[in-house]
Amino acid sequence: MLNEDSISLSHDCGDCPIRHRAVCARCETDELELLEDIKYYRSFEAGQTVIWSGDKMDFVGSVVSGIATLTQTMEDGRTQMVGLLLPSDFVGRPGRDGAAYDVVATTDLVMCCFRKKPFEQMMVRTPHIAQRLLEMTLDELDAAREWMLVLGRKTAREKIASFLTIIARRDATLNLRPAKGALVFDLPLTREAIADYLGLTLETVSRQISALKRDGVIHLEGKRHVTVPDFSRLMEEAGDDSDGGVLA
Amino acid sequence: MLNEDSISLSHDCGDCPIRHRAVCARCETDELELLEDIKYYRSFEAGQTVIWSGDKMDFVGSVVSGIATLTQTMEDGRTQMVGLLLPSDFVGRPGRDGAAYDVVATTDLVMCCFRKKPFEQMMVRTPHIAQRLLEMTLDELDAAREWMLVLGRKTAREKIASFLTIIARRDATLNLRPAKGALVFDLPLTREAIADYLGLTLETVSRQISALKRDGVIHLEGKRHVTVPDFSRLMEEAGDDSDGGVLA
DNA sequence: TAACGTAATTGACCCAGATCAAGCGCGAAC
DNA sequence: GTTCGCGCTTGATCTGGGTCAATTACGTTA
Repeated sequence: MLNEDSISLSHDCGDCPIRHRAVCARCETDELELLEDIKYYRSFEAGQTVIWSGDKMDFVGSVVSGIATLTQTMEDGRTQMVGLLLPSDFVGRPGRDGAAYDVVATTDLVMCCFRKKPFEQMMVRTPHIAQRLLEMTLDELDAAREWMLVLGRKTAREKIASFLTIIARRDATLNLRPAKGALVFDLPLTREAIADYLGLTLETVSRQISALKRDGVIHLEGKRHVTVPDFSRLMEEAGDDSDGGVLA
Repeated sequence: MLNEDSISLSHDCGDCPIRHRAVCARCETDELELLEDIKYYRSFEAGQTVIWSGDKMDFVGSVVSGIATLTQTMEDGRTQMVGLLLPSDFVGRPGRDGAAYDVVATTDLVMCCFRKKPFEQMMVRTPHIAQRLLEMTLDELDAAREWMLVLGRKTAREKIASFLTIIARRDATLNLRPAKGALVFDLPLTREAIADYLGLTLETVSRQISALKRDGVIHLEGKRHVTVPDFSRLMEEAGDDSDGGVLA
């Protein structure tokens, strides 16, 4: 995901650790200035809600640092996480007025935002941005549908393994680590949040993580720090097509 | 969904029962002619596969009549339906080469297709098409995430009720039926396909449908023909926010 | 250093939904 | 008509994961 021209929608800016190539690579100087003009940063503390489902959402943006989640909730409190936002991920629905899900910061969070109206105006003037957004949205759709398979058909153990695979991949690409040798990363979520992601209870999450540890699929240091000695083994546990242990 | 300018991407054409307004409303005559030029129809028989996941997909298009499903399959045969294509629904991934899922016709099916290359070229020249596609894709993403809640957190009975509300809604909008009084429609899928949609077994689907019938939430005539005497009751069973029994 | 609070683990038990298995209904082919 | 076959229903039993509850591990504050 973190490659030459796929990251986000503003240009490359000094104070922002994310390189925004999609626009930068092709657009005119005045567009850059417009972007600069409508851009601003927002910080959130861990646990803070960025926006509630249904609220008016007058910005789009991307995560600079920290982690946020997209969740849906039923009246009786059952919740399902429908997305996980890591640094470089885009949030927002150009052409839509309201937020469709609760967005919550699970760690301290910094976002790079653009006011929606001018952003949309710029979209009209700069067609390749709409195309870039379309591609990003198609990717999200693929990810969501991939997750439907996880939620609908996988066992608890497979769900946990699938989750770990995804986090490992994201971590590797995000930190530009070589995709070989043992993978090491930190779990970005509590057991409860993982449960909400996977449609499980936190007890089951805990038990299955313990089981994977017992069976040598992963090592744990503390509660969060994970080592995966053999990634293809983990993919096997996840029930994924084992065509390649390739991290990409 | 079936409203003034949301259906598909060609213009309104006499031989095609679907009205394609998105382009029609705004674009130039020669665009219409180009569309006419690259447009063609494909027919499939019930059970036929339109395209396999991973295959090269050199067209985009929309369903004219019949029903198709998008499914994902694991090596051991477990399958999860990730989308249901009814008349007027769009299929295709502009800017993507391969199909991401198996697309299967579950009834006799007619699709109105456009060759992908020229379609993409037209997208570049006609920016509002990319924006229209972006909006459609955002809708699909919303639907997929809504479905994640169903798959991850709802009980079997709630899943069946959720499925019925979706079909009822689609049927009502598609056939422009007034959204009041008793709703009547046909189930477009076998019990097994419903099970694949809901992440259940066909036996559980059958049992829960029987239970809803027994409890007077629905009436059944034969295996497929459903009557819903009280739609808000059904929505309640689905665990949906009951803000409005409004069909829209 | 103790005392507290939050996250995580682990155990015992239970139940919703899966699995296995036996019919049933009904249209199509002969 | 009879037979076949497929889609569906219903029953009996099993089990993965939920529920309830007790305990542990670790920061954090005092």
